[in-house]
Amino acid sequence: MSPRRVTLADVAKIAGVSPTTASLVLSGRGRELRISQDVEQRVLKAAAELQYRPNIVSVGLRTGTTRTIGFVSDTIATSRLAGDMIKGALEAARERGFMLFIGETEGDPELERLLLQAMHDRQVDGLILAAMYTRTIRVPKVMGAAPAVLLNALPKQRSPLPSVLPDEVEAGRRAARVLLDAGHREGIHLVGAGPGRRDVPPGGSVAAVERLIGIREVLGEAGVKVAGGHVCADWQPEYGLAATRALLEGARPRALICFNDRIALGAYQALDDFGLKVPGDVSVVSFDDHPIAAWMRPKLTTVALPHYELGRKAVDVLFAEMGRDGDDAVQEGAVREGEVREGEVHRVPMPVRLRESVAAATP
Amino acid sequence: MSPRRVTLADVAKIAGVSPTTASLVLSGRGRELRISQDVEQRVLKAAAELQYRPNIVSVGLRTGTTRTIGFVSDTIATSRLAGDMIKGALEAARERGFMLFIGETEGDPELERLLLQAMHDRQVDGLILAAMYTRTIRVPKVMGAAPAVLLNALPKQRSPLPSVLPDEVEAGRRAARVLLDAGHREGIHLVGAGPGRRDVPPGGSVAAVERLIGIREVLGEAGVKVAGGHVCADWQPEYGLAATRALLEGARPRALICFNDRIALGAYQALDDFGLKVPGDVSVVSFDDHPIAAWMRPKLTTVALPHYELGRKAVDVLFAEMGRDGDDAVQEGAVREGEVREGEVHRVPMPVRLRESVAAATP
DNA sequence: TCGCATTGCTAATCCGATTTAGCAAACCGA
DNA sequence: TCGGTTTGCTAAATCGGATTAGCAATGCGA
Repeated sequence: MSPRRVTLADVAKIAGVSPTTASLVLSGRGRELRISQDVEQRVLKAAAELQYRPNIVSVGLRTGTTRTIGFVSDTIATSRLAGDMIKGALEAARERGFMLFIGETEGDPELERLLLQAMHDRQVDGLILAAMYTRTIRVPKVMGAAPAVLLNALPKQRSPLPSVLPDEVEAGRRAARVLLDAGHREGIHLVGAGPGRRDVPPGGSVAAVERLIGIREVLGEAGVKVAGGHVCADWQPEYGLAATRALLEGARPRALICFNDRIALGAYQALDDFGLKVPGDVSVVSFDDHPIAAWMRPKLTTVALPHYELGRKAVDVLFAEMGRDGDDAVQEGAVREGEVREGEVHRVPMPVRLRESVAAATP
Repeated sequence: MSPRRVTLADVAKIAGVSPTTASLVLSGRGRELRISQDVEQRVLKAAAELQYRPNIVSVGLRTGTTRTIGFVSDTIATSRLAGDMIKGALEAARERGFMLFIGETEGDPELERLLLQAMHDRQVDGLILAAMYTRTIRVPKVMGAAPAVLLNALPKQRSPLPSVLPDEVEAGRRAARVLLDAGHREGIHLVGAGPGRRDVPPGGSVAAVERLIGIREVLGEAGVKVAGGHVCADWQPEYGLAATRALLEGARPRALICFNDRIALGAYQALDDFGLKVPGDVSVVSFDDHPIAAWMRPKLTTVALPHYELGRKAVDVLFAEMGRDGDDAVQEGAVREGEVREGEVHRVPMPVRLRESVAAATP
């Protein structure tokens, strides 16, 4: 059926040279090893004629490099978030001639181990371990066999792995600035977390903690006092609805900072129930840029999770990591024996999507 | 840094046997080739102690099989549709110990060729070529080097490749039956396509044509006449809104069959504008089960695209295809010389998601 | 004309498994 | 006791390249 692959030996035979010579020419080392122009041309011509393509499996066996990266995430099907992350990683990898193995653990550590094993068995050159929602994860021991990067996750224990994360603190600052820029200084309520530094949902949500820090920092510096805050146990629309209802029974907010778009969806409904218009009566700013944000009426102004960029960045960092492999930790200098090097943390900016849910404050 | 991989040779040495024997035992062929119990146990024990894992790259070189399949789609980041498809494929593959290479062409034929090449270079055992929206595609020549399956796509030219598609005709029937079962026989309007068999949007949407066939078939058999139909050039909310508005200016529908959920979203808005309640005044049934469907109020009853199942099925079909490789087309009997075998078309059922947008007809 | 570089290419080995061919020892019947 | 089986294992080839070591031919100075 399929006509046997063209091999280097075929090219060599057609060109009338040894496989060694053909290999040398095709790997570009012909010049430095003084292969004559004539021979070089013959090999190149033969390779082109036969449409020769090196067998990466073979190269992988010999050189140990398969031009392949493993991408393991806890889940990829939930919303399109993961899709964008993978897309970013895919493109960045492809630009360097690398392919991606995709794996999904569904949060099962055993499955995770199996997947990492399977990838290791296939000699991946590097690994990306990704979480769909920013959180701390336990780094499996299997890692460390190859260069690796944590994506959207921080190591639970001290680990030398670098990580790539959205810049949530700065996102908090930006959300707050959106309101300040529109002139809001009174009646700003937080929905999802706050108002105090410690008022975050249980479960140690990285996003909650960091967004809150950024928000409080900017509002504090501007001398603006947060009018109120409501922690939501779960960041789902129904909780946003309930929290906003409760809020509206005791106050007349002028602006809401919702901690994510699903909460904002619930808040919209509560505002509607109370006959309040967005953004005329109440401005709303939120986080994530969940697909729903652009569907809502009025369209929601939100600080976007840069999934695509996160994926790209992870690959960039991974390549840097792969480059550093030969020159082992020794020359890292400051790192002492037995001390675990701390992985660098890379923050990817979260852009503001200005839409229709914020209006200028009426004095 | 990383302690060199454990190889078969290591296991053999520890067990005190030759690599050949170790290989025989570990591949399960020890029995038939009369390896003694004693030796078998020693090898097994050594392998377990060393945590030996065969290097798949090496096996790939020797046997030509890499336990890997390539999944190439036009885009994966748009909505979570693709995510589910990949998830299904991923799980089905993993169950057989296979991994997936993911690639994305963004509709660029050159990129597609490059990706298929790259996968071929890595000796994938099979390929899945997927489209995000059901359509006909031109099958690149590069295919055919390995067993392959079309997913959510039909070949533009005659091709021996099997394809896996959602059963849209039956979906059309089901949507119509949802309304019939609720007692609707009057005032049923179609939004997106229809009412005539030929009234479909330009671009040759497979879904439009087939859904319409199913709808017309069931309504026709029940002796129910379609009250009206509106083709939408693009199946987006704004088109659904416009079409439904136009409809409402001249008629009082009792039920709407929207050709997808985004159209239904627009229709909801138009109905609201005219002061009509869903489902009290007008029942709505739709297609796709886009994530938005569960967010809409009232929740939308829709016939779901079974992305996850499509992904799984594609892998199943691919494995069947891979199984048939040795026994070439010859014994297919009826296929004559030079005649291209037609690929089988597999239809995956589309389940109805009964939610809140359909009410019993009031006589 | 000899010795030594330099030029230009190739033979041989290796990566880590699978697979084919085959060998030594034990056994068996005549 | 000898030829032929059977038993139980191993040497060697193979997959398709990369890499190391080395070889023949030419050039050049002394």
